[in-house]
Amino acid sequence: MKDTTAVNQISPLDRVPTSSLIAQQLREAVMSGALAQGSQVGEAELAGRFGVSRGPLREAMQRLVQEGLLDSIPHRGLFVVELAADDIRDIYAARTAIEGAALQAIIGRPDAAGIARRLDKAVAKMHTAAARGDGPVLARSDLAFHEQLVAESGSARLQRMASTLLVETRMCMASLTGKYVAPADLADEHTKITDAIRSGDQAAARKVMEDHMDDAVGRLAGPLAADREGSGSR
Amino acid sequence: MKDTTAVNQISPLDRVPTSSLIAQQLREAVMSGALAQGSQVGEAELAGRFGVSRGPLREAMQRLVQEGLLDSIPHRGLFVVELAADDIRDIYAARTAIEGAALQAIIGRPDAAGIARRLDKAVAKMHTAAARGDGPVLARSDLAFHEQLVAESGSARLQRMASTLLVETRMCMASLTGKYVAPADLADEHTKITDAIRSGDQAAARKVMEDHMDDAVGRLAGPLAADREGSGSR
DNA sequence: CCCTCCAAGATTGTTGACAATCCTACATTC
DNA sequence: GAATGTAGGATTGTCAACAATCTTGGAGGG
Repeated sequence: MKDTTAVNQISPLDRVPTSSLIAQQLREAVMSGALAQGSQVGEAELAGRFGVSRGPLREAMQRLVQEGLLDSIPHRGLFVVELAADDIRDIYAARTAIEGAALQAIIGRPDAAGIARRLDKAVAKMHTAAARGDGPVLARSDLAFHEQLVAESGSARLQRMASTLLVETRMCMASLTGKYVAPADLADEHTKITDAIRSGDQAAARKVMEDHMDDAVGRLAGPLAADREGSGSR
Repeated sequence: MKDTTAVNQISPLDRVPTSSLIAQQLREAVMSGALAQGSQVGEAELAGRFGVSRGPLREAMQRLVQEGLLDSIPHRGLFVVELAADDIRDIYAARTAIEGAALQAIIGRPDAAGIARRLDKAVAKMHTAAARGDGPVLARSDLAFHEQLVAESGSARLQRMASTLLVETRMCMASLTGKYVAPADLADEHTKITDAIRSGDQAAARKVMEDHMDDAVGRLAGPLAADREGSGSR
């Protein structure tokens, strides 16, 4: 039950620094494809759009560089990373490691059943989106599920790492708009994961996660390779 | 065989931006304990020591914030993170995920035997350090082994994540100088890992890694909890 | 004695200007 | 005509000054 008395709702108010706000917006721009892969991210223009000077903007960009979302070439500028087929495989290898570990941690918890139930709600959202034939929302709910999965593990570090990997995942999807469509049974695939939590079988759960990721790689790597081949990336 | 003719050694020269250089030095300062956990990292003073203005320094610091090595409190400053016993467990849970995945990737390689041999060399360095009773070098070789292990996996993303986790690992050890001593059989423990690569047994390898990490947590978490209790941080 | 208020000093946040580097396009030379 | 050299414009890298915020110390009042 929540405490609703005003005085006890006081929490260490988190004023977010400007550079964090900018970094978050940049992250979303990269994620959605608003900033195309391989394109240069001009400082002056972006600073103007955000209504700040180049200082805070550069600080924000350095954070994305550290995440591996931007590439820095000295005295030339920052560029959105280009994700090739090898990167897709790498991203999913890393995701398998992170999310597999999160899954195992959850299974080890006494309240694993409750976590599975909360994750089921996320799956339900995927179902409704799939029923409406709403591709974008389906893709977003997909990532939301995985984000919540890692969050439920309670590991701040796994969460931070997963966050970046999910941005890259969405980047790939965005770059394949039109070519990539989420499969109809995507939601059911996720039920296998929540079922694995309920089963409590660590080895089986790991296998489920590996298969889930392998499927996704298969869906993405093929179209991406074909896409990159057709048009030089600029 | 390498090509040693001068003209063919030409490679896209990588001039490193100032902020990267500063970030690397800061990382080492945090890692070695030169910047104590919980201590504030003053901009003006550091900028003076580096001989640069606050601009590039702030950019470098933002990168460490993104890595989770520094904590940002708006309008107050940046502080070196404080690692509690829970963090140790989290760090090693994440390391188990990352390095376990790297281990599995290596086992899947056709040249796994060659990789095992290269890693044996790293273990040999640990042996000589242990024989000399050189604790600091032994600890550094330990981390070098794990860094190389992940590097051999060939995954840029696992490597990036492991890099940060290893810095945090060394931070813990540095904060326990005097209380923490590397055990005599530490080198042999690592031979188990290279043996696991040669065995080719994925499940067994994972188990070896999990045990290895569990041991390390046991060695660190206890002393750290006792240490933090004795003297209030900061 | 304790609490509140206020001012001084110090630190962080932001900005605009200056210096260095790079790319493009045109002129020059062989 | 191809290669080399050279301004011009644009972009990034760096800096020092200004504004905003926080902390610290002491004065004043209850």
